Amino acid sequence: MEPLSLFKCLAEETRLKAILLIHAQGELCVCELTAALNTSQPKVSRHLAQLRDCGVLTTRREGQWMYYAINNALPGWARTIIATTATDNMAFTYNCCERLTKMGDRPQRSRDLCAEPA
Amino acid sequence: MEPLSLFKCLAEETRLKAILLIHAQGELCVCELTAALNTSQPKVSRHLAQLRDCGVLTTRREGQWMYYAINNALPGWARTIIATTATDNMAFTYNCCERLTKMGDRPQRSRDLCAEPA
DNA sequence: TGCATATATATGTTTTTCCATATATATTGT
DNA sequence: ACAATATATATGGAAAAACATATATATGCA
Repeated sequence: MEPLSLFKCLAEETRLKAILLIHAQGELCVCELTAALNTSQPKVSRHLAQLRDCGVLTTRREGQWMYYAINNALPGWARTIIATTATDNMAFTYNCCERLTKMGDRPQRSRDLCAEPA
Repeated sequence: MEPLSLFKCLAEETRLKAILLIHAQGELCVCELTAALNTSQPKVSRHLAQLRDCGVLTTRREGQWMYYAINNALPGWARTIIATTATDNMAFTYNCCERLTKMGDRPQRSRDLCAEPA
C-alpha cells in the first residue's frame, strides 16, 4: 500500500465516512451504509468496490448481504491513520451513526453492536 | 481542520511529497522543492499556496526566498498522520531527498540540515 | 536589471455521479 | 420442486464536476 493510494481513498466524503463507520462498527453491509450516509445505493457500492480494489476493505458475503470490513492486512501506519482519524473526529460521523442506529429493518447481526454506546 | 480537508491535501503526489520533505527538513523554500520534486516552479508554487490556504503549511519570507513549514497549530491527529506517514514511508521520498542534497546553489541556511543523515 | 515566487487563463484529464439495468440470493405461492 | 416476485448488490454508459498542468505574465526583493 503506497501512501498516495491510501490518501486518495480517504479524500472523498462518502469513502472517508464509510471507512470510519466500518472502523467503528467492525463491519457493515451496503444497505446499512446507504442508510447511514443518506445517499444512493449505486454511489455507495461504487465507492466500496474502489476501496476493496485498493486493498483498504475486504468483503464477506452473508446470504444476500455483502459485508465490508477494514482489511487487517493493511500495514500498521495505514491502520494508525484510520484509527487516529476516527478517535479524534467523532463529530465528523455523528449524524451517520445516528441514522445507522435508528435504521429500521437492519440485518440482525449488527443491531446489537450498534446499540452499545461508543 | 476537518479530516476530509487534510486528506484532500495529501491525495496528490506533488503535495504529499512536499509535505513529507518539509516535515523531514523543518522548512524548505520553493526553489528547493522545485529541485527536489523535479518539476516546474509554477506547479510547486500553486500546490504550496493551496496547502497554506488550507492551514497545513505556514510561510516565512527571508529575502527573496519564501520558506514553507508545517503549521504547528495543526491538531495533534493531523500531525500524527503526517509523522506516521513520513517515518514508515521513507522510500517514497528517497529520490527527492537525494536531489535535494545534491542540489547546487542552495540557500545556505538549509545546506547544513540536509548534509546530515536522516 | 535579475532572480525567486505568485497568479491568470486556457486546456486537458481524472473523478464523481446518475440512471438504467444486470446479477444473485431469498421468499412466497402453487 | 417450480415459477413468480422481492430484496441486495453490482455495473455499463453518459453527463457533470473537480482537479491538475502549461504557458504566459505579474509582483516583489536584492
